[in-house]
Amino acid sequence: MPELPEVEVVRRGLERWVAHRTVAGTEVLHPRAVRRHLAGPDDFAHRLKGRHIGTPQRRGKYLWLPLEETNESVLAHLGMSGQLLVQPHSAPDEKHLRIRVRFADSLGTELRFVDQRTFGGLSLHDNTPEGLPDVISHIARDPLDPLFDDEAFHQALRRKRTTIKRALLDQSLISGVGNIYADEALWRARIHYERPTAHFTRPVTAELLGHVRDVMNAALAVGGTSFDSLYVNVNGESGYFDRSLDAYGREGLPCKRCGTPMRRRPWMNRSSYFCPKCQRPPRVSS
DNA sequence: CCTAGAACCTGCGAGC
DNA sequence: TGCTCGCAGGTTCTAG
Repeated sequence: MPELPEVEVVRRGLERWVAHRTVAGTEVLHPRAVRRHLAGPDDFAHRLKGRHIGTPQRRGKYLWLPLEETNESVLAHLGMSGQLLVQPHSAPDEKHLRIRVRFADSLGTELRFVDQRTFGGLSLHDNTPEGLPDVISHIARDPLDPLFDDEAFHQALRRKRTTIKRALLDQSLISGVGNIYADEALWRARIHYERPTAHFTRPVTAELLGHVRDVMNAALAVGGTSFDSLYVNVNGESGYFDRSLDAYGREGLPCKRCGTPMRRRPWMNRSSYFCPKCQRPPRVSS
């Protein structure tokens, strides 16, 4: 499932293979893949034609392709199963191919958006003065952004009446963290996922942020995570960071620190993995 | 305003 | 063999 490191790998692939090319034509094969483009599939395709792609950008799990002629960008979100593939024209269509973008050059490749579960999609938006697509102005900077404000994040935690994993997944507080890296960072920090944030101290917040950054950088270093072959990078190569996971998916397996069997708990229509010894639950449980 | 939880989707694997 | 059901989960919307 693409979180920040996987999306960054895709962004780098797009920078290598798609930037500075000119759109010849766009084919929308499933309207849901452009549902965020309110004017519809035909408008999306029409407005992309003839446009020049700039340098791909990313914030959290969102990435976008600035268009060089105007102050607009093609926004992309991979959802849970989305892939952006650069394929030869001759490659057979993927089963879940949703959008195809052809270019006005002789490189012989095209950009494809493939998405089984259709939670992701592409859309075209005006940019804010900061160069951000306007519809994601509510998304916070991510922890690998040099301008991420650690102190502001800490104060937000203190202000909220919520629990730490909810806060880590709140993209308006900190972006790019998903279920997998949240569990990994909390395990490294020895913090239970239901611990209230209101009484976090600066050192605790700082240590947790350090672990979030460490686990993301480690994933980036090996090109992202892949669990079920749904996620592949822009050239279709799977990552392999999953072999390094310490918490996620390890129910019943010994904690890599203390040997206690790891547990899985249903949480928010998904799962939380944790070590019951290293990550003690808060006294007052919701 | 704030927080909790459901809905959106499809494929896969377990269990009957 | 073939069916049902739980599970995967990022984001947005709604309910309280």
